[in-house]
Amino acid sequence: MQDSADIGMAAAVGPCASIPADHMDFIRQVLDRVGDKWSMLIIAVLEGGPTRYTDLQRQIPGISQRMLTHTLRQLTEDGLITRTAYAEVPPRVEYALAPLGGGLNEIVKQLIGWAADHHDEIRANRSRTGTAASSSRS
Amino acid sequence: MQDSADIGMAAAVGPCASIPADHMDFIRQVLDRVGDKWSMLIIAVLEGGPTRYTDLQRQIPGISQRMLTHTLRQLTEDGLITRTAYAEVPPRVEYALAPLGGGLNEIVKQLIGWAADHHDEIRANRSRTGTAASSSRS
DNA sequence: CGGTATCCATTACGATACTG
DNA sequence: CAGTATCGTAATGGATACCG
Repeated sequence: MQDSADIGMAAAVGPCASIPADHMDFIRQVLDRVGDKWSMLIIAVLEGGPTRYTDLQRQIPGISQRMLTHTLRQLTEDGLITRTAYAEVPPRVEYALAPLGGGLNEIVKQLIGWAADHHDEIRANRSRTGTAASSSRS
Repeated sequence: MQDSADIGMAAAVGPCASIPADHMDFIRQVLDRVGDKWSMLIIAVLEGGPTRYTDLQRQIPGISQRMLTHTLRQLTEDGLITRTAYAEVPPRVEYALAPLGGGLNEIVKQLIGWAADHHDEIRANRSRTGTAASSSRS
């Protein structure tokens, strides 16, 4: 670290590296949809095949009907998943991954894999710094 | 609530895929940290090399000091990024990707690539369904 | 420069109750 | 079964002002 301290130039390392600013917008769009509390979880569960409403609710502990319905609708509107209602009694509705969501699922799987691989490491760091877990929504 | 009468075996999915439920917890932990409004963006920017506070602020349009500081601290506490303060005048602080964050960055890059690739498709779907409730923040 | 502190609006989310 | 409606709370996130 004996490098000369040319503060001005040093910071300008990103001639083209960083994000093109015009990308910022839709990156945020996608992150906003996918990065919410439940979307990725739903997508991950849907990987197991078409699933119906109540099964989703059972497989995702802690989700409320409100959020399940809401997130499901968002994902459907974005074309990430499909909704199929069978006009029978009792009513049956199945949700499945659309092709678009299937592609995203690959990435979600990796993220989940990463999470599984490093969550204890993160927790260790978090407790070392004495982080008050601010993400405690009960 | 016992589902004595199974309406259809077909719905009894879970071939093998769905999430092991014990994973659910830390998946949410990670998603909660990474899935917020700015974390991934910061990580993505940091890929371009060590960056200091004000540069981060300039490269991420729309972020407020409050959120930049807050998110930076969260990421630092989780060990995803490092913070280096140089005791000189004027004060200089540089943030950089930690090894842990570097691994995550690979996934973030893929997510950004996916977003770049499909955002117009998503937008098309979204308008087709007449989605009103969009993320109109900021 | 690199933050912190305070105030404030919006919103996400959960609980509960009700419907087709 | 698969939602919808309404409410209250808590978290998110921005603006502004101040500090080391």
